[in-house]
Amino acid sequence: MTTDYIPQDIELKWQQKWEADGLYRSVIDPKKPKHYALTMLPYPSGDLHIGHWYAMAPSDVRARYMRMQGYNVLFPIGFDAFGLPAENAAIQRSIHPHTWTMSNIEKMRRQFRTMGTMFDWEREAVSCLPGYYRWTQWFFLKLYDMGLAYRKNSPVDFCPQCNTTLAREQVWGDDRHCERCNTPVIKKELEQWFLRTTAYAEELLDFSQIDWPDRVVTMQTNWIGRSEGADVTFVTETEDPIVVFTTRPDTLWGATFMVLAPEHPLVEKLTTPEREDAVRTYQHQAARQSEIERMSTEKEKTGVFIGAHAINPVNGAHIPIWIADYVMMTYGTGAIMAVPAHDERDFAFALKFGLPIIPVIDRPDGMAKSFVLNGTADVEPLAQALRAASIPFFEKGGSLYVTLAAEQIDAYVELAERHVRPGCWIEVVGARWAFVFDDGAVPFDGVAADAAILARCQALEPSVADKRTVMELLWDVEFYRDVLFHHEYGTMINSASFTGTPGNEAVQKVTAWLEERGVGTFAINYKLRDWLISRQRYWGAPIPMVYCDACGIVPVPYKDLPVLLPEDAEFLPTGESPLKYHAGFLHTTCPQCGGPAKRETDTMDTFACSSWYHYAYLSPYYKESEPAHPDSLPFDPEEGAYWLPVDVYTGGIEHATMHLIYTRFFTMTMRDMDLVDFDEPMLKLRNQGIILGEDSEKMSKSRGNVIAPDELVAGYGADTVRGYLMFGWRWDLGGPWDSHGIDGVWRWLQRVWALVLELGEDQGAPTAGEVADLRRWTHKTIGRVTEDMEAFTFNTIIARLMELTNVMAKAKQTAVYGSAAWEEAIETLILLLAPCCPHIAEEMWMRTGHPYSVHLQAWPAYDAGLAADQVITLIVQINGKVRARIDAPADISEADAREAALTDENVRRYIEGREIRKFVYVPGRLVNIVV
RNA sequence: GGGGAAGUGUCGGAAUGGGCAGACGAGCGUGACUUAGGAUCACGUGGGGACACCCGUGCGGGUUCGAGUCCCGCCUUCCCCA
Repeated sequence: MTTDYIPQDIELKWQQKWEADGLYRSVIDPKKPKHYALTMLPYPSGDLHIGHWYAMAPSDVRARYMRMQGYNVLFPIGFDAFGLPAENAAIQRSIHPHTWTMSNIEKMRRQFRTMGTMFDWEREAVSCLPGYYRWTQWFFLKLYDMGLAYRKNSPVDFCPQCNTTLAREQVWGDDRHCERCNTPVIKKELEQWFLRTTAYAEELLDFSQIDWPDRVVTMQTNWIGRSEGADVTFVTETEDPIVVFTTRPDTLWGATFMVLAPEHPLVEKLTTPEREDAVRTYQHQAARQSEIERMSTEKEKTGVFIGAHAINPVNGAHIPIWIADYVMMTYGTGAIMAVPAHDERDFAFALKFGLPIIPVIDRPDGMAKSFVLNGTADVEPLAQALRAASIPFFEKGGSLYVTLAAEQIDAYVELAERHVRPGCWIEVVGARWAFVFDDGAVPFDGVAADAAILARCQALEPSVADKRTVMELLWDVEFYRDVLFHHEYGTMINSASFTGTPGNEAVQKVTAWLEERGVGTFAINYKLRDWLISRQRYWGAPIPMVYCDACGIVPVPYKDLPVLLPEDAEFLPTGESPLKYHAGFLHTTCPQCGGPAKRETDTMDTFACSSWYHYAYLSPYYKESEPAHPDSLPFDPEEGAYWLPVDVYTGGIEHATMHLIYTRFFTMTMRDMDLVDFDEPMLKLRNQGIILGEDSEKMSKSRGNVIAPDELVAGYGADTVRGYLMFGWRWDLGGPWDSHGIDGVWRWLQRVWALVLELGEDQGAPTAGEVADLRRWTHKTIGRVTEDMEAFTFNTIIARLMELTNVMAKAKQTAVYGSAAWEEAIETLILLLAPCCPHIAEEMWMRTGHPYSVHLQAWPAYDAGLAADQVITLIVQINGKVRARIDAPADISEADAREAALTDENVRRYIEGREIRKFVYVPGRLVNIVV
């Protein structure tokens, strides 16, 4: 008589035994190959949610699998324990962030243990403890010594009501108001600390050493945003140089104005007195917006002229300087040359503000258009001439709409000259820019022509009197709109001696010429910015810097680390950092001169802590009681030499850019500090998706669609929850929770339990065929599950095991039950199940008389010979449609297959009286007869 | 607007070095057992039908003996960036 499967009776028991036995302690063993499996460390919010399980349970399965494959596996866990929520709890509920965080961690440790993961808890690292963050500070000092940490002015979101800086998530709504008091947020310049990530931009673009998802590689590549071009120096009429970065130096002759970011430092100096009010107002308004809003192409363009002019270095043209919010101080140099004919945003801006738009790059498609307004030409004869010349056009309301291919343009201009009526004109636009008047064609080729043509048109036609530029006049003709602007590369036009330079050489030639003349240089620009790590908060690692009136900025000596967070901080309801008002913390002595000095009160971004946590796990709180020095090691070198780098890293795709760039940056700097001898922190990366609520919405307390793992574990046991999280979705995609779906896994484990442990009936000796069938299934399953483990396709692992269970349930009714093949199948099933559902596997392993522990066993060996089919179903297709299925030996020859197919009754019906044109034979699969 | 991913039964999803579409599970249906446990077991379950047949993997083309899978063009959804 067998007991029922009651997970509550076995799970805790085994968890305690495994822990007592130190089954998952990871100890260096030079005889075994190592495998460092890492899952992204959680933030200690205080409650383990199903997303943590979804991230960690399959990762644990994979780590356990690698262990059974003979690897010495390290699978550690810790907590990313600094951050804003703890500080908010302190303000709102008067709990110290440390107390709040540590009690959350304690609760989550208990929850984690119910998952049955193989975490090595002795390597746990908590980033908010001094033994941890002193090394975070140590890294900061090293980076400072290397010139990779520096201070500069940078804007922060600031609430004027609360008089405090705000984190990004504290700014709410489209109107960007303070989450606490609803006051509109403003930008404020503040001296802040940066890490020079851009110094590694080029190396960060190299992914050749790592196996990461294409998605992440693409996102990082776009994030870094490398572009080649030129830095070009414009000089103002007051002789101030303004450097602009452009990817299109070939369009320089079309630069008809210049735009500075509203916060550009030169704006104040250059603005003329009569423009000052307008500029101030505009700057204030721009400061209130987010960058995303500012860069939106949908948004109506805004900007103001500052009254000054710059000189275009290629043609000496004096061009007006504007400020506009679509130019960002943080991209390039904070100033652009505007080429409205070939940049979409510049085009919209110029059109709105009546600035000249001069085409300087030919259209690569050679297309031109001409609209002959009713009355401006002798329409009938012109139409006839066009037909004679095979020029396509259509007529509507007495007007002609002509579309020209490149080679037709010259002929058309001649026709237009001949047919234009006195006092009228006809335009040609696109691949040719010309106005055909009654006395001949005038090319539209520059700012002077723009003014001249416009004046002449206005003299002839009063209705265009309000137009400020030729392009504005042309924009009124809907028919023209698709040819007025383009941003392709093409032959240069209207560009003095460069006119005629082909598009594929233009950028390079112009850049060389600029360099020769000393007005520009080849330049590479990155969208990637240096990492702003200053946070005006308490609950983070203090930046170990001191400000001395005499010595300036002085780093805290290594031996004095850590700079401890004071425990008796006072948390103000304004959210202001308590460090700024903590006299004991703030006032110190200068490490250099011993005089009075002030400490830096900014703390570090938590991404700094999480950039090196996988090194901290090797030897948590390393040498905590010894003073540090510049040549210290932040982790045990013996552990590092054995375990590093991380072999498999798993976590959410949301960290594709920030965290995963920062941690690569850290490792590259650590290599340059001679701390490690490799370039990349994590060799293989795999991402899991997100589990949504049953309503297909993101889980949230306010929606009431949260699935609590604790309740599921209490009801079904951890093994069922783990199994369902593997089985329910493609791991990389995730999807909505299904409260019925989990029952399928639950029932399956019940069936497995009964299959393995309940006695069957002895049916005597099995036939060789029965034995071979069962062994084939056993080995097929080993092969497939192994492949799926390697590929991180956890859903099919469970599906394959269910399939084997179904086969075995039938086999149990036959004479194969009790045979050696049966015992092999049972043993294999338990072993394959062990990484997925560790508790039930251990219990069944024990009850079937095996020695403790199933988790110390080797992964079952796959025998391809046993897995191979002896008999196959040969598919017979006629003209690609399945017409028969014939049982045949797996190694059937083409001749035999042909014979078998052609003698099949159903096949004969189809080929009778028809000629066989082709016979396709795919060995072991199918034949296709073409008739 | 740019980049990426994905569109397969009622649902989650299988099957891509082209070769039996729908594995495995959920749900539903029928039956058995009889019991309260979220039962269990057996069988069925893409659509249509003149039941030895036809149609079916977002839509429209193409390549091929053969396309869910490859190519071209579109549509929709999601994610990231703007």
